[in-house]
Amino acid sequence: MCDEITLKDVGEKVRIAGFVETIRDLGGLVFLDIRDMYGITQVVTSADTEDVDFASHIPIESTVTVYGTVRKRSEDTVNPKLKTGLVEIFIEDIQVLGKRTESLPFEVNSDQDVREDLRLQYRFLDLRSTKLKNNLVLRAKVLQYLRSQMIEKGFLEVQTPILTSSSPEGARDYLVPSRLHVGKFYALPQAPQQFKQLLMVSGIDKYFQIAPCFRDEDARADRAPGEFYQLDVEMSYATQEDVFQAIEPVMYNTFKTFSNKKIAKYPFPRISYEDAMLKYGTDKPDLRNPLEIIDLSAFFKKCTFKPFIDRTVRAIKVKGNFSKGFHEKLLEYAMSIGMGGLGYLEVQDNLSFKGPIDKFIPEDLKKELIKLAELEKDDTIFFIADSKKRATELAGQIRTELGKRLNLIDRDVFQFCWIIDFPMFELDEHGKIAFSHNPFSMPQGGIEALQTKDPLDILAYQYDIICNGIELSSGAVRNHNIDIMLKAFSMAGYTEEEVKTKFGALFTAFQFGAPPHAGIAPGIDRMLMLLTESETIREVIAFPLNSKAQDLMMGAPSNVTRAQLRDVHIEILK
RNA sequence: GGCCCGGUAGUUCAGUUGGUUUAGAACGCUAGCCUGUCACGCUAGAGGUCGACGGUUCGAGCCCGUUCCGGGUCGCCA
Repeated sequence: MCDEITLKDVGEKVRIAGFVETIRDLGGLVFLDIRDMYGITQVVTSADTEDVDFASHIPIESTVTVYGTVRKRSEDTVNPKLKTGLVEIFIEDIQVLGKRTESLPFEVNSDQDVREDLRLQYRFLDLRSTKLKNNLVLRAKVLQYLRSQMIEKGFLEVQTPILTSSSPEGARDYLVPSRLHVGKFYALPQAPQQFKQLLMVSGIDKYFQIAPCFRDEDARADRAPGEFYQLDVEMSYATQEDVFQAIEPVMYNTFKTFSNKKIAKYPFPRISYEDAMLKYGTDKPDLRNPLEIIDLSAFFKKCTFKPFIDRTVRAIKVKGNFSKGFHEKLLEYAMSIGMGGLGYLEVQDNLSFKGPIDKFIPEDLKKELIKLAELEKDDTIFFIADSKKRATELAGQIRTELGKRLNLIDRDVFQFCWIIDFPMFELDEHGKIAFSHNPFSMPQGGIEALQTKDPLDILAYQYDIICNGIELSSGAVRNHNIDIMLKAFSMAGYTEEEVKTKFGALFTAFQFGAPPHAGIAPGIDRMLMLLTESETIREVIAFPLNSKAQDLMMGAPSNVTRAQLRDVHIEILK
């Protein structure tokens, strides 16, 4: 193998095989770098004209095998960048095993950025690069490590079906037509959610699976289209705290083992959904960004600035004053996300203000503002005013943008946190009560809460784990009690009949003595994305679909024959 | 589906308020020279429907319209 040859092999006859990475033809002799899975070894021809001519005309990226003698390099020719840089192989025989006959669509293993769709079309070439190959190696190691940790903790790996039934909640399903049953369809699982809950009813107690999940939704930089993998976990008789105790060390150990970055806080801080929305304007905050949002709605009720009165006003305090250009750029960004403007104040020497909305704040209230926002000399404070929902979200975006522009993000750290106490219900676009997340979560306070509280005030035992602003997982204590389930569903407008038909298996199973249970399902691709500092999730997947859910290399999705369609009773219209 | 950015050589990009017969650079490719390179070097060469269609103009890579394709983002999505 190309990384194994060392000084101890000097004088030995060896045979290696690999890809030709580069050829350096010096006229009288030729150097070739041979690359395989494990490393690079330099081989060198004799001065024989025939050898030189043959070697210098091998198309790079062809596969070759080389037989020859290992030689020690002289002092002045060692290459400290190569693991095998102290030696080289003197070629006695070189054969081309697989000649490259097509021209390369891009340079393999080069630092140059290449259009991603081209790279995906020739993924087999792209995977030859050190970076992607290392990502695959790391992925294999992480998978093995996760598995061994779960087994050590007493979890049992169970494989659940890929061909299953369509589930009406959540994402769009990938459907598979049935041949034996006319007009019926299987669906690929969006997650093994119902199966893992059924396993709890089966008494499996502690389940895990490196589970493939399929969703027919649009891609994002951190969201693989089509399919992705989760470390799917479920535990019987477990509380929210038990799940945290089980999973937190797994995440910590994995990130500790496979990265040199610091992990900011352990155990991971816990932030309620409400706090997160207020302080960070999102339920997946990047805590590497030190900025926090404060609410000044009450204060601005007392001021004369029309656009702020009777609105939700959020503010972000930043150290330092900034140039006009900076404010203009930031305003440009604010407009681009749909804001009408971006007010700010700069704190002056004598703790007076300078800035576009200074004149709207009565003198006698300025002291109060300074106290409220804990302002000091040279601070700048930005204001975001809108409806509560919009102000919250916009403030979150401004916070992120400020963090980016002011370079406040520490890149050498993983900042984990739990987001807890998600609301059980929210209002949908028609103003109706709807489940805000997973309908199978247990409401905090149980049936009593459902019966007595304002639905919008009811919290769920629903939690997310976030790292550097990326949602790694959500999970929940499940609702295993039929009465509570029916009540919750009825509040969201479902009849008992609908629950029975849509979630029949679970509904039935829960009538046979279900243990209380809870679980979580961290996304493995996202973990790897963080560990490898990849720009997109596609960098850590061997053969990812592109953002339109196509495989340009294999040509998927593709047409199928009429006969195949007839088998599954499908006719393509139009 | 909405919004933003982009499409010029095999690849990555530059291209001035619209103006010089022949649209440039780097890397890659081809040929030649070179015995210690490792981002080898040097010389020469090939390589372009400037995404497509239409318009404005004496003149369009550049301006306008339409459309196709790609990326990001919101919608959507644990």
